[in-house]
Amino acid sequence: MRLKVALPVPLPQAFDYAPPPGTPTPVAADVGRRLRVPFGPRDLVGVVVAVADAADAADAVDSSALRHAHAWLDQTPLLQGELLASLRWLARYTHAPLGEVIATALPTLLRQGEPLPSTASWGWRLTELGQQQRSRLREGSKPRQLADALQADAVDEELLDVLHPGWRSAARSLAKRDLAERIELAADASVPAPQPGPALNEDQRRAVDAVLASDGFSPFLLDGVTGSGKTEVYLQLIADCLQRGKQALVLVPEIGLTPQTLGRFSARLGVPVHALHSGLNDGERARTWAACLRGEARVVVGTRSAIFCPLPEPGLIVVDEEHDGSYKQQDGIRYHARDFALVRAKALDIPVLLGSATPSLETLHNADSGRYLTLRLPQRAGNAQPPSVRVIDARKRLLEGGLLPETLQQIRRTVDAGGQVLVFKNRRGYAPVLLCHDCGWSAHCKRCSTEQQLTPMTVHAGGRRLQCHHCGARQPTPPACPDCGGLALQPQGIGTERLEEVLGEKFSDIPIFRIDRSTTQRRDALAKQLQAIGDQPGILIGTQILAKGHDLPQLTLVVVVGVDEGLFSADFRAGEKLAQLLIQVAGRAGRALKPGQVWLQTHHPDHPLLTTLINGGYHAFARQEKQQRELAGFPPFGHLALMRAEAKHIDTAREFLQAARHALGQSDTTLEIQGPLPAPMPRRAGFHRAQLLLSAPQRRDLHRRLDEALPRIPALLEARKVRWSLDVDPVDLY
DNA sequence: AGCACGCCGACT
DNA sequence: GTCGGCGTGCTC
Repeated sequence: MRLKVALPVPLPQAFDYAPPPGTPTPVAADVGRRLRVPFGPRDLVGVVVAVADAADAADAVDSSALRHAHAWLDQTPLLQGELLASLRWLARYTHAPLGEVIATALPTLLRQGEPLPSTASWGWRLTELGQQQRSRLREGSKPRQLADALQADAVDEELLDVLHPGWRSAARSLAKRDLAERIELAADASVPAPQPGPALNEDQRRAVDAVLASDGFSPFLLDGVTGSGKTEVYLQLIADCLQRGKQALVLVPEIGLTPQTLGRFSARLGVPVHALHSGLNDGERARTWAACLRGEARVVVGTRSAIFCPLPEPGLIVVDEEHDGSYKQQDGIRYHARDFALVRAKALDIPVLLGSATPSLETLHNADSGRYLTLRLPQRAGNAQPPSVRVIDARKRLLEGGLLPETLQQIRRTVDAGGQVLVFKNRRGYAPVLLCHDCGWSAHCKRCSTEQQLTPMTVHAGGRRLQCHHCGARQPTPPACPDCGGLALQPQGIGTERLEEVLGEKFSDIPIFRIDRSTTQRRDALAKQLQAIGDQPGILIGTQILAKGHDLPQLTLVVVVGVDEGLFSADFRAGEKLAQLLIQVAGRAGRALKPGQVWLQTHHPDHPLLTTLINGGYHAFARQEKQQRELAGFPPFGHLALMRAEAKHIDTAREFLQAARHALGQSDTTLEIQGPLPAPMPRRAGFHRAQLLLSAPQRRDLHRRLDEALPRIPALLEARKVRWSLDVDPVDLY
């Protein structure tokens, strides 16, 4: 018997090994265990995906070429049952090697061969000596405070972090005198009793009951307007899961996972809530993954990659804000966590709940066709009213910092009445363009521009620096125009930084907070900023990052400026994304008792997207958009795959794609092949880019043709000179 | 991918 | 004479 091992290399096949010397003959129960194996001149960590007889496989290498694995890394399988089966599905669907899919699914430390970490937590307790001498420590000192906290019982380190910030030096001082010691605590420490939640309204009750009544795999769309209390529905269902002894997994968008959210979940459910997000270090991630595998983590709340955690006692998967773009991974294995959640829920035979106020057209299509059951929350929770929306025509009007006089007046009225204002502008930086008024030159990124298409650099730092938002390049603003030597360089347009400057002058008596990627890079920075704002009157200036999640009860006015660029994008999904963004931003206004207003300032007040959205709401827009997609054969009615190629020279990329196109065969009614086309960003970070767009009315035709052609592509002479990738169901066609 | 091998140019 | 450039081929 030999081991079939998936390795983290871009090769489609599993590799055969003899078991490590001195270990027993492989058996089926070894599937899912990790091994360290020799691979050419190096050593790799792989996962056993099958155990086979040499005679089983025709393509197997003969026994003389078989090498021995070095060593087993696990006593029991790390990947087994449903998770391994679902990862196999994902490998087939993304047309990626199973070994690379597994490497993406495992936390870094486990991928590198570290042992599955202990999930016991560490705590501190007083020694006997410490109990005796506690009262002799100086009253009020840090060591005394810590000793007092430990008097009754050992306390978890994570809890100490929360209750006694800076406790570690006190602990060290106590430990040196043998007054306290560090001990391992049982994984399941005591937890506070669950808090009852607010009473559900009728719609929420109906939604909860529908999911509770479901049996086995049942997909639901929870279609609830912003502020309708979707989270309460999740919490009730998770509480039910816990009662039945099952695990619940909740996926949230990248910026939706705040300490407040976790605290609220934890307090309400009465169990520790395990978080999985980009702010964790490798050790924390591996620990949480291990806690899932051992069934100790009962509730897991995480971003995209949390969909890979093992669920030995599965009860429910929730995907909150299912339309959010951050669920799609944009490099490496390009998976969609929401779609994979459906696959896992089906394999696990459990309900899956997709929640959104602005469902993606894909999800609406599945709901309309009866594949998902729709649960509606049409009312805001409590007595909150939907915000009123006003469109302000900015054509031929004089703007101050991009704002109309009446908009400025309305901001003034709102803060004078004690309210908060959100000014939403989807442009970071000071100004989007730097223009020479003498000759027309504009600053552009050298590594992202071609002769045909210049990519402008954004003005930052109050005008002192230029930055490329595509490749990250930075440089100081030139003192004079590089083309004509003129001194008339002027920032054009408005970004959040400049808005902050302008509003700061107009409202010098009011606190102003700018919230975008540049001000929230550090962990918890967003939460801290929101805390600093509190309930005082003030102005928030922000980008997308403010569009979702956070409850700001005092926010009564949302001003939206500069959506006009988004109205005319070439991307077929641009309209959907803009509509979702506008609804989500508008939903920030008036979430508590005070009624909210949305002022939408635009140069295109008659644009059909805006009029439909304002008169009919998101669903009217979605109905129209769906009809257009159907006519064009775009998703969710057609199925796309995008083959991208980049190279130092554009001809290299095009020649490769031409060869790939040839390998894919003729374009016909079952599969249309377009390209090689220039990518919407034809050059990025010094590489020229082109792409091949495949579209098929039937998903199976798309996959069949890819299955036939892809094995031949690495062998193409042209493939060696390019970096290429395949994206099934691309979200962005960039 | 990542590593070794191999064949040509510019150095002490 | 040798160091090192990256094209080519292979990995159970």
